[in-house]
Amino acid sequence: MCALWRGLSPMSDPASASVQDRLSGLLAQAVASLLPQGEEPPLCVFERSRPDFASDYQSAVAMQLARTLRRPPRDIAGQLAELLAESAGELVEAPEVSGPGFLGVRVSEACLAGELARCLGSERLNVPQECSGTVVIDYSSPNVAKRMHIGHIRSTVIGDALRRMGSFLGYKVIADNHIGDWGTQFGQLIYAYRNWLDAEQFDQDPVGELERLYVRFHKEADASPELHDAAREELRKLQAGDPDNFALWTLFRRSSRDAFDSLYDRLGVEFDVTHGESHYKDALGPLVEDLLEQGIAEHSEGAVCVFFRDEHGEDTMTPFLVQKKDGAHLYATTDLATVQFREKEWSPVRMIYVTGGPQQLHFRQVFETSRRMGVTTDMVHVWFGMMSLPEGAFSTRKGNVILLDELLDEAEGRARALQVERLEARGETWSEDELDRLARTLGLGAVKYADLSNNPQTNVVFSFDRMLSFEGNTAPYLQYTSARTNSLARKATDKGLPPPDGRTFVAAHDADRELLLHTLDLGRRVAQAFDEGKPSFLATYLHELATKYHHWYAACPVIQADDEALALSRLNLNQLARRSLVLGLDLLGIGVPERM
RNA sequence: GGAGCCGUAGCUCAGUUGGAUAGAGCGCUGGCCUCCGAAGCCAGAGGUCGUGGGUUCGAAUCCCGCCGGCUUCACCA
Repeated sequence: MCALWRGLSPMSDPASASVQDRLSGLLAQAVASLLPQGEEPPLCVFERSRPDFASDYQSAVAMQLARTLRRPPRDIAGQLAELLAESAGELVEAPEVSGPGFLGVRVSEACLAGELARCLGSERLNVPQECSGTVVIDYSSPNVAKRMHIGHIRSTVIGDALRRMGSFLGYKVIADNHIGDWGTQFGQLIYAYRNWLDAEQFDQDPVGELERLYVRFHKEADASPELHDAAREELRKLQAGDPDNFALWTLFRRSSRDAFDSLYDRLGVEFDVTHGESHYKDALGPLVEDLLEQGIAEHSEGAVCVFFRDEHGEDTMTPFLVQKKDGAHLYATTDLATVQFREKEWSPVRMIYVTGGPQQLHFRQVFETSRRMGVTTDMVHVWFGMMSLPEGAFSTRKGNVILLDELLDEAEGRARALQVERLEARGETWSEDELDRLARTLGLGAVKYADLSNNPQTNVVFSFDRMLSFEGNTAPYLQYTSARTNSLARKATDKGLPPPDGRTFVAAHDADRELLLHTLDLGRRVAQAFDEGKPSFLATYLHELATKYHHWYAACPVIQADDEALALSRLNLNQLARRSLVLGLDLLGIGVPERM
């Protein structure tokens, strides 16, 4: 995998590399010249300095070299400063040494102007597109015949953001919705459908009715356990290819897919393929035989199992069951067959699974078993804590769920009410149509951002207020910021200022420099967010950007700027901030309104 | 009991190759709309980074012990 955020990649064309990467490269050359032949240099990078230091970028490399060179770090830093003054003279003002041996540089105004021009001149704001290879991302993966509730949102939203970031960085991404469309519950559903169907209900809301049948089955089976035998028989017939049962299964699957699709549509979430578990049903038997033949799995207590043992024969991990005593296959078997299929079909460089934390053991087992099967692909489990209600865990069977549609309705309702209130205060009126569109953008953004802005691997108790906040570090705050940039640009045009020229930059105020420098970091942060499987890194970046924008806005007059060059520079910065926000939010799957 | 994850401000959480004075949001105190949009900005209070050791020039970050919480431990997915 390429890790652009760690610095200059070997493929980079130095001319298109960021200042930060170019400076790091020059630093590496300087360091190499100080080291004796054959000595391995430490990683030489410049990082952003804290905002209250005079330098823009700093490096701690001199301190790391002190031991090998047996010299005081400040001496080394001083020498590096001289070398950099030579090699990087056009990029930076005189490098300086501070503290225990930090080497700091301040980027020259000419160089900053060049960076601004390169950024604004690039459709993709200079975010590198150097990654290649296929990445498979497995997310959302709801079960057929159940309505999607808020427990599904995290996987869906995080996975979709990873899909967007990955393809923007240049990967060929295959988003695979691994829906639960095969297994025990279908015997139960078929039995329940034949006995208790409310045809009218099914017509109106097929998935709701299927869910009701599923719940009823479990309630009835509690009283009459023999129902499980009847359901098993239906399942057996289905798996043996019985045409009637197969037709019912197809019906359940189709109606669920339709319901999922309309919800994904509402969410703005996409997939490239939806190979459910059923896609692998014929591969399971041969797979188990394969595992046995290769000695990866063995018979144990009538079942087939993969063991993980150390050299003393002690278990290092819980055994992994791939076939039950009765010959039936499991989630584990399907997941291994899925890995095999994806390898053969797509030869990916990485497979990413986005699921809840309780499945950590399962995926460690899947990954380890896959490795024994010869799979060398990088496999990553991106996990998150589970959501629950104040009264306990969600349970479809008990009926205590909050549906995703309800959450979105509530979000849009709140956004709309807030907007109406604000419009009244401003004495404006909007068309119903525009209000609706805004409510959708803000409501959906708030919901998504709540799950993207932090990565709590601890569990969360759901509350509407928690999830639908519109103040502080939220999507509406970022959307508001973007609307504000539009407003400023409109106002400038109205006042007869020239449009941004895409190249003028005047470092009149620290806030001018700070805003520009921050936007230059977008590419690195996107790459890092994708690589670590943490969209929250990008969300944090965007929140910093919005905060810096507001700070700049308060400190730096644009329309009333002292001269035309400065006004132009600030209109450029305004545009850069807007485009960065819009792009970053889009990579998270969040849209922006023109005004709000 | 084994394994995994977590413990940071009153609350919810950021903090990733170990770097200077640990950050944000909510809440709290005070200020800012005749001035480019107050879903905003500025200032302030609030911290033994669970705890004890270790490694290091330097530790919230790495290693070990302990305390507390969550998850999981073969025939569900």
